[in-house]
Amino acid sequence: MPASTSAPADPHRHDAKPRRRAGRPAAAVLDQDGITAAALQLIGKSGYEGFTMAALARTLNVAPSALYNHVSSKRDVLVLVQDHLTSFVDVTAFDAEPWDRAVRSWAWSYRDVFSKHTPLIPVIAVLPVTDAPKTLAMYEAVSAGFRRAGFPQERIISAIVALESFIFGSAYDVTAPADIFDSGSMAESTPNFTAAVASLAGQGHENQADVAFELGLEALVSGFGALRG
Amino acid sequence: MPASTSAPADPHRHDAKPRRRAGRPAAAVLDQDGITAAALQLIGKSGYEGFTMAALARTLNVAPSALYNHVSSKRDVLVLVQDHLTSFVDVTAFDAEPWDRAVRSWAWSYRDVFSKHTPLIPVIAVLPVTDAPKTLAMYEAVSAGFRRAGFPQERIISAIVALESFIFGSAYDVTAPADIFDSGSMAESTPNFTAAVASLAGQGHENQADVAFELGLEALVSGFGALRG
DNA sequence: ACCACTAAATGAATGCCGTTCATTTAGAAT
DNA sequence: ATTCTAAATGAACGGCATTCATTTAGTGGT
Repeated sequence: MPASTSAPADPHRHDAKPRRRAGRPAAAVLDQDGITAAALQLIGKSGYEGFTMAALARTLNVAPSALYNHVSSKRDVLVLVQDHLTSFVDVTAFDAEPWDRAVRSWAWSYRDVFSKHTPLIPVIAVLPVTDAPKTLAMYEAVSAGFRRAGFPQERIISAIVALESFIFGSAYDVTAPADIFDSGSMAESTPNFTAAVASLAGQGHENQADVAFELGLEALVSGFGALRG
Repeated sequence: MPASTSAPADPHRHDAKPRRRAGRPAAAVLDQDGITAAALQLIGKSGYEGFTMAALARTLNVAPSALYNHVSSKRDVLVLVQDHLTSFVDVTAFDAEPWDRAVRSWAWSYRDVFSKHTPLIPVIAVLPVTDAPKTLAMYEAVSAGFRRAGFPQERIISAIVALESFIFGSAYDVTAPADIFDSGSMAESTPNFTAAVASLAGQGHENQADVAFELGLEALVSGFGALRG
């Protein structure tokens, strides 16, 4: 059976390294952690266009088919990368700061991590948490922060999902070209839009995506803050 | 030169059909509108996995290479489909209802259209409006609605972008499996998250994605409503 | 020391994909 | 009739993820 993405089922294990089973050869060149690290490095160097199973195998000095002893598909590799990246999302503020500041800190950090990895968003958005333990750990930290802030239990998940949706959508914005709203030759037929774009540009903000993110985030924080008991 | 996605540059043209130029044969089997319609139908029948240039050509009784006389890439076809779909987004409420109701109506409609077409989201999110005239028309209608509602010019685009980001992210949620938050064997180590999930499930809502969307949308509407002068 | 077992690596092959290109076809203009 | 040209063809290309029969090399049992 090929390796699966999900974490080991046994929750009582204490070792970081899995205990060697009988009959198992020791000199494995490859494992999921190594594949994940190599994949992340390759993506950093070549982007997602250059990220192929063949290229990944090459960086590991291995035949492409060898990867399939540890991973069941390319999508599986993306899941591993996604989960690893999620551990870079900063949730520490939920232990140290008031709820609204913690949410802001978490949301900015979350958006910044995945704005460099937007091809993963379609993967994350529909991925069962069981397949991504570090992602699950993030949810736990955030849920705990919401509960301590006095949120009603039944609203916590919905609020997190709504924030996450906003974060994912905003991650795409970061990658959009600066002139995405230039209406060009059609400006005459879209006076309201064109004027609004010009007016925003006149403000001279470096990063329009950041302005929109801040605006939306403040609305969500203040709207959700009112739910606390 | 292959056909480009952008609309004809001449703004003085009045005919719907382009005027026939000298030396141009008349019996074209294919054009961008026909390709768009066939693509939409094929996607509806086979999904985005089954949507290939070869399959598209087959439904049009044409060789795959013939498509490239009218379209420069598969991505180009996706752009045409995206723009066509955007004309199904309902913006009429901006002419008939108060701002907050209009935003709700537009946002739900926008999310519903693209929740069935999430593979287009990465395309839309970074697409210059010049390449998508119907999308530009939507922005014009929405911008006009915001202006009439008393929004300060410099905030209109940022507010729309924030709403759109939330809408795109939420479109993914609709497609997520129902048990995406089932923590399974890891429930013990994530008590806060697991309790929150159970509490939401206990509410017995049919569609968790709708609940989260409603919650986030209300927060954005009330947050942005406060900006009006 | 030998054997039996097995996880892991190999390399060739498969099928699908988007795209290119030289060539052909058939209306339109002169 | 001749010329021009957009559009269609069909064969090809390179790249891709993935499969599979086979080989390799540690390990535990005897």
